[in-house]
Amino acid sequence: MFRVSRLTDYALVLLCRMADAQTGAAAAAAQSAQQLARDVRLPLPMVSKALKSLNRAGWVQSQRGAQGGYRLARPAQDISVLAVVEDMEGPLNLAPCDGDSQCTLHAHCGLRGHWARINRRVRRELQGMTIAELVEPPALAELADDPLPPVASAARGRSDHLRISMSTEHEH
Amino acid sequence: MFRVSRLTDYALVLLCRMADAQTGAAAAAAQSAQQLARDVRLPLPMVSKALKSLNRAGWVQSQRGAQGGYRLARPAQDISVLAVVEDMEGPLNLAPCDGDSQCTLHAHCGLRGHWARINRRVRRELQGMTIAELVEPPALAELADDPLPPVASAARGRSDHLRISMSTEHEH
DNA sequence: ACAAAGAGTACCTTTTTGGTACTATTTTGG
DNA sequence: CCAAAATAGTACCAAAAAGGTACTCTTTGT
Repeated sequence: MFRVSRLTDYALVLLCRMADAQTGAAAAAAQSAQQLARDVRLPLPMVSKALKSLNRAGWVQSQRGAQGGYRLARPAQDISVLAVVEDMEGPLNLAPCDGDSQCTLHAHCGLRGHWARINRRVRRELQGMTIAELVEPPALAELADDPLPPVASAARGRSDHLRISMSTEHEH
Repeated sequence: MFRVSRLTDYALVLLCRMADAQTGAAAAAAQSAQQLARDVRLPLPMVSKALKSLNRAGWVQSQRGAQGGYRLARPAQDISVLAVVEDMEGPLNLAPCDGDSQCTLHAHCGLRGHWARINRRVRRELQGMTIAELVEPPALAELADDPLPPVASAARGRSDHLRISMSTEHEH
């Protein structure tokens, strides 16, 4: 199944944590990677990796030395989930092929342009979601919005992994 | 990057091929895996795997023995991309965690309910796309629809893998 | 009976992922 | 000016997943 990598998830979690901390009183205080790792209970090396990437991409500012650490480089509502995901994993693409070599199949299959369409839609969804939204408790309306009608499965006998899971939880 | 697996892609390609072949004259003729593999230029064992899964899920019918093979079990417009993807890979979930164990983080991060929202949107997109649509040459309107405004990157220095690729091609 | 098909299972190899370790560099505080 | 605290960079390793192959069994039409 196509999933976001753990490191990407860590990055999002960290951004949420930083946004949460900085809406408080000490908005300018940098938070060390060590402290953040403790806060979110993740291994420090992973946290460092994620923060380094976020720094390179420009979403957080880093300060070295004693009393150093990281702080958000811009307001949380200006950081989209899409931006973080693409910074961490490269350009979003659901198709199993790259896009810049030649496809020996696109003469046979009709999938050529359609993956692009799917990608655009997914990208738009992720772009419309910001860190600021994530730290807010989700509105009830959003949690319940557009309930998908149950997928009509054609399976007759063994409907093993065909259960209609909504994949609602978020775990680590 | 979260991508659909190759086998899933193969399944889609094969369904397209079968749909294409069956819109022709011999609608009832079963196509052997070997022939299909030749048609789409994919390794036979992989093709067999994909077709077996599709059969179990009920999207194609199989017939053993001489003159046997596979045929679509239902009209192409009744087979959604979502259904195929979830049959091949399990329930769609972009979050890096499963959903049925306990998340030690959901107290800290605000991502708990939001992945579910994202998943629903993506699922809806894929559900609204059928094999029948895929075999039709993509409408120009669809290829060009909702062009996403260039993602504003915060990166200043090295914007390595931050290029705004649309991931348009489909290759093998 | 035989040959042509699918069904099932097991295995292997490569790539990706998740994670750790170590070293270098920068900066502040005493 | 030195030591401590922090980030930056690189290299490495192990586990898991993906991609692919091989082989055997069962079914079925001629």
